[in-house]
Amino acid sequence: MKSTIPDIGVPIAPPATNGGDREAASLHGEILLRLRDYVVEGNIPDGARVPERQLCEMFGISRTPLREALKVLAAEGLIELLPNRGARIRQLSQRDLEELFDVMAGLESLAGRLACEAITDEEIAAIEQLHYEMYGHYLHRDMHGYFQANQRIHESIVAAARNETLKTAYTSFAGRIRRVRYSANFARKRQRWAEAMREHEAILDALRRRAGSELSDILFQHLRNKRTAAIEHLTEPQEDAPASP
Amino acid sequence: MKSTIPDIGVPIAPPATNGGDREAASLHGEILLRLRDYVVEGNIPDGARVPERQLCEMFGISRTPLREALKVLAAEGLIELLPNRGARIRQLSQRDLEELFDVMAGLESLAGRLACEAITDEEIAAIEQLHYEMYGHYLHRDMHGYFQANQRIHESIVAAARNETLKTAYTSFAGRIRRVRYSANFARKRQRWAEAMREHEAILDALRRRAGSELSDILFQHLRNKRTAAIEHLTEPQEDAPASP
DNA sequence: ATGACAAAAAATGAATGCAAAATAAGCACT
DNA sequence: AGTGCTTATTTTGCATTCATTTTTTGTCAT
Repeated sequence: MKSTIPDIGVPIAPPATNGGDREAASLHGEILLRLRDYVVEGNIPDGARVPERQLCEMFGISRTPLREALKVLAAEGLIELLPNRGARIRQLSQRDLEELFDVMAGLESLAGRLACEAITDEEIAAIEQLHYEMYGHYLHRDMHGYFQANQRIHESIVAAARNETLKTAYTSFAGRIRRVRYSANFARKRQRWAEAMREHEAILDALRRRAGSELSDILFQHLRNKRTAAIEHLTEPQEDAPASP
Repeated sequence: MKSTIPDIGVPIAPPATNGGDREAASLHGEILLRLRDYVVEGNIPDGARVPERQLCEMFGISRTPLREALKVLAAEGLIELLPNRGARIRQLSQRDLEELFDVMAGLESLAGRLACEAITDEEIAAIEQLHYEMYGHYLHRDMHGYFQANQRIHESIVAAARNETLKTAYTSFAGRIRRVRYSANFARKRQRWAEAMREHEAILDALRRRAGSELSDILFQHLRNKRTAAIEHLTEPQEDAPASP
């Protein structure tokens, strides 16, 4: 019986650029970074089988370091390792996505709370800057610009929490849902978009007042609403966002 | 130059009991489970070097599956892999601990919020049961019993959140601080102990009312206070808890 | 004795080899 | 032609081997 799950094409990884060589002293370390990026960026279709042999040829290495990297990616939840049957890109069920969104919401909520304890006026000013930039994109119905500014605001809050452990976890979970995250934002209906802007006003306000507990609540609810939009988007066909106001 | 960091003794892992054989189809999988447990349980001193050769002999396997397990444990933050210099039990700085406690606080805070959405009356009743049990241990100054009941209450809340992703993350982070967690509880001064009991009253109350946002706040603050106690314990010598009332 | 240097021993990182399992191919049969 | 079985090929899991790097040990000089 032929599996309906597609296999990947031939060259999956960029040659050997090693973009900004981050922390790759060892071979398995570099492979880990490259393979993780490639998977997170969604270059391999969901559920696709990723045979060791093929990957080895792609990266030009032997199976040992590759297998080590695969084990780590599996532990991170990006791929699945079926006994004696190789690696597959992990396919997230709707429930998985709901859970991931909620955990992300919890982490950002925590980040907001912690940020209020440590954030500087300068950092708040920078976030205000991003906020108004984002508002501009909103007015111009520039989804891409809006999305990027939005992303940077949330990252700034996480950074202001001054907690590397939190940041690492946040990044890891974000990687898992990265594919849908983008489309989730695009899926926003105008109504929801306006709502999101209002929520961001409240976020900024609470942050200015360093109201940790309040900000925590607002952020959770904000992410919760995002989750709802994303799930709806994946379930039913969504209304297209207009290209211009 | 001889390192001051101690090496581990000889036999580190239980023969091959495979307690309740959880998910070990493959050899590296079983090694991963056994080694993780052993490390989490604190059987190897902090910062101790864990040479591959020795571990291989202990488990009676070759280096390949062991190295795969080590990579995963390193990704989980339990050990460190120094390039060309082997594996060590990761030594947590005070800052690391603070960060970990805060992340745990965030996760439990999230768990409380989610639990309020889904928890059944029966589950609440079970937690009440544990609560009174814990109160009994408190009255009898039974630290060990108190600690266990306390642990189970927090686990019950996480379970009631109905989020496997959250639960997995929670368990993983809990593993990292497990050594200190125990002594942190023992380190409680009587004043703090009474305070913790009052906080637990509030937790139960909010849970009964399904007041998610409120419970989220209380849980965060509760864990924050725990963190303070734990850090103090590690910094300065602590007052001993009396053995009997 | 103490310190520096050099050689030996051991440990790590990665590649290769081999047995078992899974997948695919071939073939008879209805 | 389609289905069920047998055989061949591929793939995976683990052990073993090889090349470097690190660590230890031993020797000599100060």
